[in-house]
Amino acid sequence: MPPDEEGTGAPTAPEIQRRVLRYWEEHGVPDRAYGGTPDGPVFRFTEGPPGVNGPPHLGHTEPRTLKDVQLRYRRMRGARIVSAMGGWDCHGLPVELAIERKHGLKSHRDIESFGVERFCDECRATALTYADVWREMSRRQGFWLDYDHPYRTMDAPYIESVWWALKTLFDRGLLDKGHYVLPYCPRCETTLSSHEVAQGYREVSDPSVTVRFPLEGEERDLLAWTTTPWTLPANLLVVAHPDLEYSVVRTGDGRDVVLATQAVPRYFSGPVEVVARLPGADLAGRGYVPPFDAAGPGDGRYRVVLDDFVTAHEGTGLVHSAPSFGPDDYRIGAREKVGVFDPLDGRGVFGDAVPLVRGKPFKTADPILVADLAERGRLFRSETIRHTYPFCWRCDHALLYRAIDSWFVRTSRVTDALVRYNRASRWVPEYLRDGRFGNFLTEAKDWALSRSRYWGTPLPVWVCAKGHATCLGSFAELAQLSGAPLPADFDPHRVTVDRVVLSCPTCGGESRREPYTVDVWFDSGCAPFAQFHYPFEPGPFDPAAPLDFVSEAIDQTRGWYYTLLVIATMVFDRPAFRANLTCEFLLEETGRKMSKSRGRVLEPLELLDRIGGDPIRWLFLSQDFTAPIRAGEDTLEKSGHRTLGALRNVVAFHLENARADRLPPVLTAPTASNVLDRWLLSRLEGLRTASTGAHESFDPRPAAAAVREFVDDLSTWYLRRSRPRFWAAADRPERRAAHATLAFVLLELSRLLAPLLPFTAEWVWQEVGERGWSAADRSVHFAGWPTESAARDPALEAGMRELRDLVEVGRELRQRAEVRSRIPLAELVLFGPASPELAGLGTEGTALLAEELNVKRVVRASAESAAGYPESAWVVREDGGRPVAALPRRPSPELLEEGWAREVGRRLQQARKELGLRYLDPVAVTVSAPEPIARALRRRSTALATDLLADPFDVVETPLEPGPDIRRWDVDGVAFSARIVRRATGAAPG
RNA sequence: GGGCCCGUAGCUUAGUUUGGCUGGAGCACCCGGCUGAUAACCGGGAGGUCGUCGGUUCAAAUCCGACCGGGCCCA
Repeated sequence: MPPDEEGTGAPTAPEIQRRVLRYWEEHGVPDRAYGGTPDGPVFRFTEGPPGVNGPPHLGHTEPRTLKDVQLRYRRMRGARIVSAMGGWDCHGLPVELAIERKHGLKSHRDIESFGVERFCDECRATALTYADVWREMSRRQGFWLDYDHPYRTMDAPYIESVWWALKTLFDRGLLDKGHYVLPYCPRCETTLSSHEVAQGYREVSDPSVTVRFPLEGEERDLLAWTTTPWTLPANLLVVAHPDLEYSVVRTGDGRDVVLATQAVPRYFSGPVEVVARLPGADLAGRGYVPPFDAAGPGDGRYRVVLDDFVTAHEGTGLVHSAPSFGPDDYRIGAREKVGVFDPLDGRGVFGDAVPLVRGKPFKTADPILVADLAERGRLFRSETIRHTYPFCWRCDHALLYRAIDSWFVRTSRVTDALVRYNRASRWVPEYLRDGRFGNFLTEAKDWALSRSRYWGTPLPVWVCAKGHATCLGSFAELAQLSGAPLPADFDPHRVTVDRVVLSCPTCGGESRREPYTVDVWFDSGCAPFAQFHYPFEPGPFDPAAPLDFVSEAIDQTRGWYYTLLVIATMVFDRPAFRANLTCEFLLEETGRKMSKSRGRVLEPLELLDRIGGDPIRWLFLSQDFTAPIRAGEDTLEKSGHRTLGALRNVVAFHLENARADRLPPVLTAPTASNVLDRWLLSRLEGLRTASTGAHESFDPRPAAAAVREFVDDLSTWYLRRSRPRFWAAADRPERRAAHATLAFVLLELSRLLAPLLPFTAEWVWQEVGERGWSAADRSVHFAGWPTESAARDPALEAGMRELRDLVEVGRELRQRAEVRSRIPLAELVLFGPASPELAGLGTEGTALLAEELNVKRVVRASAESAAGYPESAWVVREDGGRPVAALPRRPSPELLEEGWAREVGRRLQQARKELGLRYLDPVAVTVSAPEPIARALRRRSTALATDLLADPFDVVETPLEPGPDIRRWDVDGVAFSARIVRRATGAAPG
């Protein structure tokens, strides 16, 4: 620190950060760091690629902190990181939606008349809009990944690797086409995967209608309940449970109704006339008149069938079934061979089959259909209910479930392997593995992979008129089968690829591409190998090796973690990763999820600048990130005050101290003899062990906790008690020892901090080390992880703990005796023999205790009783009836006088500080005090004059002339005053 | 509707696996002390229906059940 900044204290976290960033960037430190040691042991990692057509929020810094901690640790252990590439997820609906909004496009037809090629071009141009903001956020939080060479899921080589994976699945019979009921967004005109659906459930009001289904040739109506009247035109069956009991209830209007006995109270209050009771099985096969004559006749339609999925917990215990619009309906329809009838077009609009609502979107048809039923006497009851219903997570349009063609990854065929390979992974926190994630695996449904969209990896499947499907696994195959070479700048997106017509390898006929793109989650699941263009180019990807480590937030249990595992299992037949570290979400102060759509957002760039990357990293590391963390401005600003602030001040103290006397850096462990030095070195070794263990087990929490305790001990005990040694002359051995210990410990500490707090650690390393800020390879991040810092001495640590407990006891006694600490007392009495650990601290330990408590000596007394220590003269601390320690109630006159001198001296020092005087500014002092104090001051005037740099130092008993340079004090009822005048500078100090 | 996690002082939380001393700490607050590194530190104080109810037990924050509330996941 330059001399003119002497005494200004420690720099703030943002100041340190700016200094460190400047050093890193001037010397190209991160560029050299990313990949780790080129010939070191391989540590496999892949960054889960974020979509960056929108800005990040502060929550995104949480898992990135966790990733960075582990990667920094591995680099310091000499690992080669495969790979440290940043990555961007480029495809998918979020990007498409931005373009649709920009041009007011509302449907597939709109996009196609706009031009698919132009549409994709705009998507490509938009996909990385916020990449620079994400990069800047990474820079400011000290998140080291190589963003100069990121992988991008829209690049041709990446897509070719994805094709290779799809082809591998296809060849193994794990990728094929099916017709199933899937969630479908009529606005986006595509199917969605179940995890996308899960993001969009909302509470809404819907019609709740109970409809009469007249039984053929009977004066009875079946009652069936639905919240989706728009599915009634597609009704083909009514389903009953074979074992439920049904009642025929007389209604008085001439037509009896049939419903589950359990459901009767829901529909009738008071006594009802039950005409008959029968099991559901008896209803099987009876024909009924459908509510609308839309589907037309067909074998087996409009009759009652049986299935176990029916319950009587809600509705009537009879279920109206439209096989095109529900998974169970579809299954039953297929079993009963009644076919599928879907009156809606791709946008969810009714066609000619239902004239009543022709041209109406499905939801708006509800009231029209219900009114018509009522008019025809088919409506038994009509109400409105609140329930949850799925909406499109991106465009907010109501979804529907419908039977539709789709390509599937047959994950359900490899459930056992998924479970087995998941069990081979370590999860932090552990319970996620077999809990949330494991449960999901055992129920794994086939993965609906295809999307009827435009901006994505095109499904590389071509089908000929005879239905022969050909899956391509490379661009070379495409060129070969199409009979034409590909252009040098071939871009494998829609239009380009759609234009290619192949000749079917089976029959030679014309083969056209299936007009789908692939779920973006398949793209990102391929990242571990597609980032290297595997298997088309040589690279470090090893098909047999799982990743060593991944880390993301909790939402990825159903997202990226899942697709990584599916692809690792199906393509490479191995686990996806060895270890996984998962954090919960960062919540707003109110406990709600961070979201741009709701009110005020904590803006990450601004916060990282104003508060600093390290304090924000510390917020995540010092709390339990496996639970949701709530953060507001306040929390953020306070984060790191305690530990980081204390540490910065210890370093500032050290620097001031070392530089004042030009003491050298200390690079190797000093041989310590002083008990405090030995203790601190032992604590340092404890910290090193704890940190190493934590990082090796992929959980940084214990490392952060150990750092907090260590810094606390360093600041509030080691430094506090070592201060007299630091103030000794520069050539004194005790000063040298204290300096050597603190210098070494800080340097070593900075290496242990480097993974957690990269900026602070760098600052400490550069400032305390030997050649500050000088070259790229001088960064703490290249300094390696310490192997052994010093010798561990558990007995010494235990003894010191005991001693510090005794300090607390002593303070309590002083408080009770009402004798302030500055006034020395004759002795501290400890009862009973010292424990071996405490005794092990020897006379140094006793001296520490005496100095800290300002007593002249520490003596031991028999543990039996405090009989010799009457209450009139002693305060005694007892524990469980046995005496522990005792202190005299009053000081002797001599001690009192000594205390007063110290009191006055301290006040004068305080005054110097308040007057803005520097350490070496000489002053002239006149003190006025009443007799006993004046005498005490005169006796010690030489020492006081030296301490205060005062010449002359006069003591008078007469009052001082009033004036602006007079200070007055009143301590315990005794008044004294002083005049302190700064002398002309240039005079020799001391 | 089902699953997972959670509920302890105004706030942040330890303790719950394996029941056992007076439920421990930090921030904030009040009183006092200490301080020429510190946004600190030290002593004392005040602040707790350990979400609610019931059960098991000599003994429950801890184990069991039900319920209430929050978050996430699934439907």
